[in-house]
Amino acid sequence: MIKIYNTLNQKKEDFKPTFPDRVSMYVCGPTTYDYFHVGNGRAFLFFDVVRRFFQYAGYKVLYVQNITDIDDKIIRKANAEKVQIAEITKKYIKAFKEDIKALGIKNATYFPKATEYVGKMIEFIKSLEDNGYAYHSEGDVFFSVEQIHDYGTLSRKKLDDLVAGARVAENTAKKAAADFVLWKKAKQGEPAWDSPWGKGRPGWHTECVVMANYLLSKENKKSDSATKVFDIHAGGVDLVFPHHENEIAQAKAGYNSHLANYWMHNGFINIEGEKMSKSLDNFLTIRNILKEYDPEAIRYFYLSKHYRSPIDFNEQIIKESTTAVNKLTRPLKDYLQKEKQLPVRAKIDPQVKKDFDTAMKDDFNTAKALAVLFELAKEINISPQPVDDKVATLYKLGSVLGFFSNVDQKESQEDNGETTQQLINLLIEYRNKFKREKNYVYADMIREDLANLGFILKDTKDGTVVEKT
RNA sequence: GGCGACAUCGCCAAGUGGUAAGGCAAGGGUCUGCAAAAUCCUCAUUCCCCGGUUCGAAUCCGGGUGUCGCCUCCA
Repeated sequence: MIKIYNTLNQKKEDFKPTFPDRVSMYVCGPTTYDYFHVGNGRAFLFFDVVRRFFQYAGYKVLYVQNITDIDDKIIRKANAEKVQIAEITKKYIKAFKEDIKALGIKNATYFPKATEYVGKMIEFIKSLEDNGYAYHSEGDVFFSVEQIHDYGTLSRKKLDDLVAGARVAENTAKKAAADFVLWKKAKQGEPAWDSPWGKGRPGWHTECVVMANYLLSKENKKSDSATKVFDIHAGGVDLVFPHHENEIAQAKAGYNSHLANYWMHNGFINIEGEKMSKSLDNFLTIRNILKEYDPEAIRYFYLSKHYRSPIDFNEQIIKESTTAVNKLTRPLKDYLQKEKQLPVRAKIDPQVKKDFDTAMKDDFNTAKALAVLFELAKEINISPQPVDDKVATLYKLGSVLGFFSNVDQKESQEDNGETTQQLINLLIEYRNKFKREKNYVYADMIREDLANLGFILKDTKDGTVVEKT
């Protein structure tokens, strides 16, 4: 039984999907006004690992990740650059997809864009208004939080405290401080859609509710089943309040559903001990980090700590992660070097699988799961042979965590091309001849020149091997 | 002010009642012409402090100290 920490009840619960063989997940995606940063990356990557684990555990997974392509920040950026917002969003949606791919994150089943659902959002907001959950004021439409008697369950907030502690600037159009905007009146020069309340655009909290509901009913038709809730709704902790709280309020009002049965939230990432923020100018984008570090090192960094804990990102830790992940990959590369292909038909070691599964089933304890893999790697190193089963197990379980995407049959030597490989072998032969003659000047010259071309020669007990950088 | 989280080796980090996983770094070997890489071995009688419960506590309870997050757009 998989256990998941559910923010809704603040405890670990047994995971029971609505349908026995399927899991539906909705993960909050990017607002496309910039390259996404390490913090976003953690959420995107971690929940992808959750999805992979479900698939490995035998579930069919519906994975939805929204793309917010209309929003204040996007408008601001478009104005600053004097371009259409579509130009901004198009650019960063493309970048988003490139970057998740580079990180080894699989595509979602659906990537709904907010702008494609404005009509449905208007219908939804209208229905909220008709049923007394929302009110219209000077072109804006607000959700009346008081109408939801248990508002604040997710974030453990009491309405009274919210109002009392409100640091928000007084908005005179609102009836109550905690009310939130469903529809924003358009200002001069802003992109706008026609609506019953005049020109404007939807508020941020509405898109997920409407898109989740629509895509779920679409899936229901496909599979001839019916449910109003996703199994899992996920995102960063900062989304708990107000974003997810407000989504739940709307879903309760509009669909009589709490949107998802399990709410999962990942912890924050700090940079060198400080919160990432524009003012500190310490926003690190994944795109920039990838210029310098291996994507699997970043993956290791994310997965080396439990997802709900905060992590500190710094140069030292990412370098250590590079070494660590290399240690995990080494046995596979060595095996490939000798056998040319991974033992795909070998058996999975049942005890190791059990340990790995136990760790992952306990609220996705990836740090512990990694420890299981390290121990396995050591066993492979110590074992005189044969190690086929252990190598196959390492590969299989590591892949569940998203590792080893570059380690497969194609990665072995012949990938260089037959002729290239023959030429390199020839040079190795010459170098060995020079070595035997103790002509180290020439021997080292060959090694250095090949290294400059990206082929690292390593003298091992079994002879000289080549590795591409 | 309200709500919440966390404190385990030099660093990162598992462990929620049964006697301290794992990674990095470090030290010592192996291999090598030298490198590089790799690999093996060693590395916390102790878990922020003080009390308590218990046969038994890093784990539970009370108090203290410290760090951090949310309450505002934010993964």
